[in-house]
Amino acid sequence: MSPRTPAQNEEIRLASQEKILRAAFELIAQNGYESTSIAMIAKKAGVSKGLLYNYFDKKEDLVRALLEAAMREGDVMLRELMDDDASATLKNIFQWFFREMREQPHHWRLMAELSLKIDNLNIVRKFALGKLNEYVGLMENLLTRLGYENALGEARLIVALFDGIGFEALILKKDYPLDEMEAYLITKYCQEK
Amino acid sequence: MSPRTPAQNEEIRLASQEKILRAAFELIAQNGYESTSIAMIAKKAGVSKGLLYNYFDKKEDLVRALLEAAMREGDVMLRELMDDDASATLKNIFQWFFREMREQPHHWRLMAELSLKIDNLNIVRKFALGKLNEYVGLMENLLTRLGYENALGEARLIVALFDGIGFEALILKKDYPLDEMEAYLITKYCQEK
Amino acid sequence: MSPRTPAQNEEIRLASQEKILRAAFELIAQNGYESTSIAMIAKKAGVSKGLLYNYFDKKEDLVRALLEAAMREGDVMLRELMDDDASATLKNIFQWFFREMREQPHHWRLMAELSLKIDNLNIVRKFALGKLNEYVGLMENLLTRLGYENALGEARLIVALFDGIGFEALILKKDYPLDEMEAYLITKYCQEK
Amino acid sequence: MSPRTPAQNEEIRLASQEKILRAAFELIAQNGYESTSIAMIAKKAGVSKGLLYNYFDKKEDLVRALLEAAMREGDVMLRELMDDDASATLKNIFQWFFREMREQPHHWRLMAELSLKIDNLNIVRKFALGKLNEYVGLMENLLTRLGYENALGEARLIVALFDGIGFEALILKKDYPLDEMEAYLITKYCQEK
DNA sequence: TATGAATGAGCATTCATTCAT
DNA sequence: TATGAATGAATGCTCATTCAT
Repeated sequence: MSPRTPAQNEEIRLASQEKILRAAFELIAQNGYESTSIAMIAKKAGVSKGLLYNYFDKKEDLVRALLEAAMREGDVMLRELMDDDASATLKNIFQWFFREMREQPHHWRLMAELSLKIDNLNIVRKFALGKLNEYVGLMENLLTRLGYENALGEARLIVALFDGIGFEALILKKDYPLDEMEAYLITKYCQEK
Repeated sequence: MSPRTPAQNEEIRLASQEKILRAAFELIAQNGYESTSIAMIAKKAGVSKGLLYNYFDKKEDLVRALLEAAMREGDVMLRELMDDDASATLKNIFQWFFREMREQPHHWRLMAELSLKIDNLNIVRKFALGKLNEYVGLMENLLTRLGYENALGEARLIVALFDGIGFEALILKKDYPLDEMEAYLITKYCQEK
Repeated sequence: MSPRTPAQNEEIRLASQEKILRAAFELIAQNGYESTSIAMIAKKAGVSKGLLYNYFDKKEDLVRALLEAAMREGDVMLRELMDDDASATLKNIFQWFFREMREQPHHWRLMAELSLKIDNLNIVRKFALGKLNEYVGLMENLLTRLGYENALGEARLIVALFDGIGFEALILKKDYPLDEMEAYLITKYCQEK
Repeated sequence: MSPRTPAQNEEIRLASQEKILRAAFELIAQNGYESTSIAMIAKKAGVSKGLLYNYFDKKEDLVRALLEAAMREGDVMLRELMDDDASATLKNIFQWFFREMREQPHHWRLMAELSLKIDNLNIVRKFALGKLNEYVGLMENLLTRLGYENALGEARLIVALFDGIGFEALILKKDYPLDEMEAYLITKYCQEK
């Protein structure tokens, strides 16, 4: 009889958003942004198309929310990989990256897909620029502590390497030699001396 | 008035296809696959939509032809960069790559866009796999001659680096430090005493 | 906590309806019927969409209530303009009409908009017919007292004139010569020797 | 085998546009702009929704074309009503107007409907302003020749009268005394000694 | 070989209306 | 009485594709 309390509503809202975001993530990661229709997302989420627009004003907003969530997760991960020892941290990062490539190739697919849409989806650009600089900075710090002369150059190289490997693995899938690359990189960067 | 000879017809066919492919290339490279309509391509090519469907059964087929042509061009380029001196060849390749990134960023955009798009099509995967192996092989040969111990690993690394730099430069555009990267890579790989 | 008395409930009901009608009036007068959503009305009225449907079963019902209220207001106005002197009354009416056109053009917009909208609904037609006859009758009475021969014809003419001026002023807004028209009509109808 | 000639295509195009415009006119005149969907128009015209967009880029463009056609027709009519004798011309105009109101009430409905949309459909405004001034000018000329002192004022009055009668007749339909109004106006304006 | 009129499924988005609470 | 989450049909519009000529 009496209306739902604000707290109850908030809970319901969060649950619905969660369902929608999860469905959107999987579909966009699998098929790309343009090939994923609002109808598909709603269907997979088990809600009506209309409800989706209760939470996200435009299709683009869905992507923004997706990106934000993905980046937040990435940050948490990265922080957990930190170690007092620079070499150990670097190794953790390499291992984490290759594990991700194996277990969650979707994540990378989403990022790549959206990145290409930058010209059309303006939100994406800001995210990408900030994140890239953040990763390069972090890597530079590690390499400096490891005694690299041109730590910035090598940091940029490694970050680009991640992107390149991600891209190639995305396309070649099982044909890409993830194991060999991982071993080679760890040997090269973490076994100094 | 008089019927065309088979030879003339063939010539016409090739010319039409050429026009269509060039138009498609420019439009897709600039705006992406989904944002480029068949109508736009036909208009830019100066042919009718109907004619376009005479040569390519589906929009996807056009894309496949585009990819093949682009990769063929890449081969021709690569062969021209060869030099008896391994170090000089490597430098040529680096310089060519960075020049391309500066002058024809669209090319890379097209390759990335299309690769993601038809990543399900096995033809593309096999194509990409072959190309990647070819590039890695070539690079491995160069690095072996330059005395690298694990030439294969380093070759894979460099090829992935190309992809990664291409990807990042595509996103960051003017914000990406192409010059610094080029200098750093040449110093690192081509100045070995 | 304690249950509301029936009288209190009735009071609350009336207050809510009043809020809703006022909000609907302003929004529809400004933006038109189709461009005004139930959500907008509920928001402006400070009530929930659900409550709105407690009082009005359909959007159309809201409109009907609006029309009735507007016409009731018109009646009250008209009565206040009456004067023992027919010429003075006529002048009052002209002046009131032009003042309304200047200060509340939205009112007219609403009436015109809604009249066209539900022109199929017989209720509205009967309503409008009654009103028109009432106005014509009143005007005929005035003109008879002023000595017009065909008072009925001239009364119909003047009432149609009001509608026509209202319509044109609605469209031309600042471009419509309200002042000249007012002066001309008063001179023509109220300065008779 | 050989493609259609440009002339053939033009003919086909004109026929299709004609069908679409006719359907749009009838539906919009009957139900109003917002209540007439593109789908309804296409269905009534017997063409696909897609084809409609081959000829009109937006729904608004359809209205523009409709207005233009209606106004062109109106102009032709008016010119035919002209007579060397001002009084005869005026009578012709009155008679034509009332005949139209009886036989083609849709025309008026369309104009009224669209006029109210002026704020949203910008095209309409220009048309309305120009046309109104044109009609007032024409009427002023006639009345001047008939010896009216304030011909401009009376011209404005008559034009507004047309609009007012049109509006009221639109709503009251058969209940509006078109015959009496016609007789009264002709007596009043055209029987001057 | 070549044209472009025509199709229709599909898309993002809106909104009146319902209903569990 | 009151809420707002949820629905789903409808809308304007796009576009790959077909086909008569």
